[in-house]
Amino acid sequence: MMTIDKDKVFKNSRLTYRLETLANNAISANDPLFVEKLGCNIREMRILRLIDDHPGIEFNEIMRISGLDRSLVSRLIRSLLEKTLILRVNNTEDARRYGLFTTDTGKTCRQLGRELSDAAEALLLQPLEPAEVEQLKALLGRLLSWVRSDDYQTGVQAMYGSFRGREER
Amino acid sequence: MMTIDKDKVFKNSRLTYRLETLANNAISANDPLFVEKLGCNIREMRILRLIDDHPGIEFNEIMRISGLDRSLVSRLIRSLLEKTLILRVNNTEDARRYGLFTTDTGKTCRQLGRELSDAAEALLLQPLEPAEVEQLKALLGRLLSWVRSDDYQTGVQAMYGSFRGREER
DNA sequence: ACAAATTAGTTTCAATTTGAGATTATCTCT
DNA sequence: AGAGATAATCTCAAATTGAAACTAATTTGT
Repeated sequence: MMTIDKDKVFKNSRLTYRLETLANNAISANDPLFVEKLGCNIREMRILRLIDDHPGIEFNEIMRISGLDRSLVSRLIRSLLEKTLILRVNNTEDARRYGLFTTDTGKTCRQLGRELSDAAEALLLQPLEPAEVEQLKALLGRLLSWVRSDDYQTGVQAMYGSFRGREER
Repeated sequence: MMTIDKDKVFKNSRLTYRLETLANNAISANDPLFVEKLGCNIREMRILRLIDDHPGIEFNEIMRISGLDRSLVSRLIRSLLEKTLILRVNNTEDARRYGLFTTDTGKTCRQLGRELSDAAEALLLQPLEPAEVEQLKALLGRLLSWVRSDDYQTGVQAMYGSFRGREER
């Protein structure tokens, strides 16, 4: 019966794999905590935070910034409205639009969420030195803006072109 | 009409968020490429790689190392078998078990996958210096083994206990 | 002025993904 | 042989998804 060293396998792994695994682990540890303590999941909290930081923000801005799908954003907003964490104020100039604001309950929830996130992040980053945390954040930030850039997309397209499949289809 | 700077919002964001977004972006760029060029998705490729690196590996080991759910691993293996990328050899001592090996097609596929991954990773990491790439890999590696450790789980449990929710339920 | 086209946001629906638990098959122990 | 444990598969119901249809309001073109 062979026993393979998990860490060793991991050491040879791809960066995307590392990122994904780490993200999944961290999130699956935290999300239930948010749901239990605050009644909303991490994604709802992110939208709430966005609204709290940008009072009056509109649907399309939330969509643009969060990068989430239209239907999804719509559902998340509805959910937050149903929980009375946010408030909707129709735009007087264009009745299709509306601005969003956090209610008092929403502000409290957001504040609790912040404390929870702080605790969760502190725990996650416990093994790193402060300087290393900064390094990590900076590196991830650079990669993210690269990945979101047009040049990256062009690169991906070029890759598509340059590979020949296992067999012609 | 307000216009919010996406990058600025991102700079204030949580680490888990950065990780998740980056992972999602990188994966959604690469996965279709794998499917189109090799006929299997990234997760199937990971299992294939595991099998190719550890000929004769058994189901439960794949489950343990990949960290994936039982049903999911079962499905992935079936899928790889159907594509004749792997081969199943029943264990002579225990008929419930079996070992897995890559077929020639599987080896070719894995090799192509490797080239594809290399290209994809090179593109992803283009904005970083080699030394920075190493730093990033090391930092992620340390975090991952922390997140998978019992101590981390204990920490999460402690967090659960120490927070009071918005209201009693 | 008014029909056509566009835009904002919501809702529906069908396809996919998921994982818990039932199931099958085998093995071990007494 | 029977009871219970174990390995892997399969089933099914619930959740998630995003494309497309839809509603409502606005703008454009004639």
